[in-house]
Amino acid sequence: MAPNLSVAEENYIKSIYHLQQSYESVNTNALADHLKTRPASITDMLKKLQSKGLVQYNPYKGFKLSRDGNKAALIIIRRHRLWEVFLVDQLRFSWEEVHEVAEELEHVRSKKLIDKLDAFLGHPKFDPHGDPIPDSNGKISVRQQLPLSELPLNKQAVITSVQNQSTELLSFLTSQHIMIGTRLEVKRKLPFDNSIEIKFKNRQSLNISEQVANAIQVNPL
Amino acid sequence: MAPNLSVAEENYIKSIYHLQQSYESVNTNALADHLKTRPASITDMLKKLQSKGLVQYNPYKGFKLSRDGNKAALIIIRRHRLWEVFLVDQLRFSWEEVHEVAEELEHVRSKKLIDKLDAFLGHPKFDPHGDPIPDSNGKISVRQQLPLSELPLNKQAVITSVQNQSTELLSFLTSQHIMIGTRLEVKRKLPFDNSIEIKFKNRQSLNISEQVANAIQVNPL
DNA sequence: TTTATTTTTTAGATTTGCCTAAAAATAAAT
DNA sequence: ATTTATTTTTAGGCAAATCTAAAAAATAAA
Repeated sequence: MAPNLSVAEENYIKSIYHLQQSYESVNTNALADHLKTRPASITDMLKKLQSKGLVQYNPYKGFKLSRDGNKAALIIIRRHRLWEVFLVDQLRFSWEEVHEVAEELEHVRSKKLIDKLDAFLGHPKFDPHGDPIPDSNGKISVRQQLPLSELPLNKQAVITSVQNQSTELLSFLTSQHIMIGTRLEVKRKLPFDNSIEIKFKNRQSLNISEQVANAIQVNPL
Repeated sequence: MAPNLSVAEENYIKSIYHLQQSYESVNTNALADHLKTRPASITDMLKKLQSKGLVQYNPYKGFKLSRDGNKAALIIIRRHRLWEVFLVDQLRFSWEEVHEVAEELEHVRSKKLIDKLDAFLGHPKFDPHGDPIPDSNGKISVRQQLPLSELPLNKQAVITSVQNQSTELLSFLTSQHIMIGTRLEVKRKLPFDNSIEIKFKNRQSLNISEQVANAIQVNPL
């Protein structure tokens, strides 16, 4: 029943899943962009995924994951995020280094391995970037969170995740001692560039661009 | 300088390495057999490995790993055996289950990952089957060992490794409480089938076939 | 509502790794 | 030393996943 997917197929499924978080239905160019490949390749692969029942594909219209496709995506994401926890918590990688290694580890297909890893790590609910880890049934804990850019002034909050996975952003944040669990509040919003001024306990305040404020997700206290 | 090898190339290199342990120079059919593929495929791939400078290949004569090929093989074997230690010591896999999972994990290419894993595991020198783990420079500890079939009568010895990787053999041994570190001596050799009778401390003795006795390596005390 | 632009798909090639069947080289047997 | 058998290589093809260039469809603009 669980079809054995190639690495390429897994990557397509995973990308479609991620794009669906923001767009509901995904189009060819966006996926080509995300996978750093060409639109023609997308069309080819989508026909295959369609025939395997993993996506609903309307030529020229767009596509979304089927129920099975969604299930498959959650398995891959579970693997990825559990490996990230392992790399950071056990092997002492820093959080900005783990993504590309986890990209490879996520394709090792052994349910037993992942379930044992999960137990070994103490069934973590969130990965080092604060993203939720699907359990072995594909259930994901949701957590009330909003982008830092939308946090009301002077409201205490905790950073719960960072959306953008680029090494540049993550090491900038690390250099500023900004990480998952950091407490902060917004002191000012500057309308001309939408940048914001944030303040940590016992630390001087810091100005952050709109883009960065959008990538940081917080949980108001 | 360190060429990026495909999974297929890595598997060829690794198989040639293993076959070279017993035969010095390897021939096409033996490798085809070992890799469960066809001789024609071997010829194809060997031309490629030759052109990458990883093997010395004499058409119709046989082939062996070059210095670079040997280096590459040791890296792959290091990965494989470290993952086996992780699976058994940390994730509590039994030693007969780990081989096929490690076959996949060994192809994750990140030097940093492996060196950190090595440190995390406490720089183990041997894997759960007793095989030596190359260090990050490719050095392997050697250990005086001989097949159980060649151990003299009534000489105490410790099991140091088990050569045959088949699940059947490994679970048979496990069921008889025979594992790395087990002490034993040979009580009788039966000439008509070359089976041997072995004796453990405080346990009744056991008869073992020639094939099994060949797969078990021991270190005489 | 035509025309222009953008998006998507088709057509045809390429690379990697494998295959079968046939030919060539080597080794073994008479 | 021939013939026979075995081993290895070549020749030609196939499937997966990619690509470029061109055609077709959908969308936006004039």
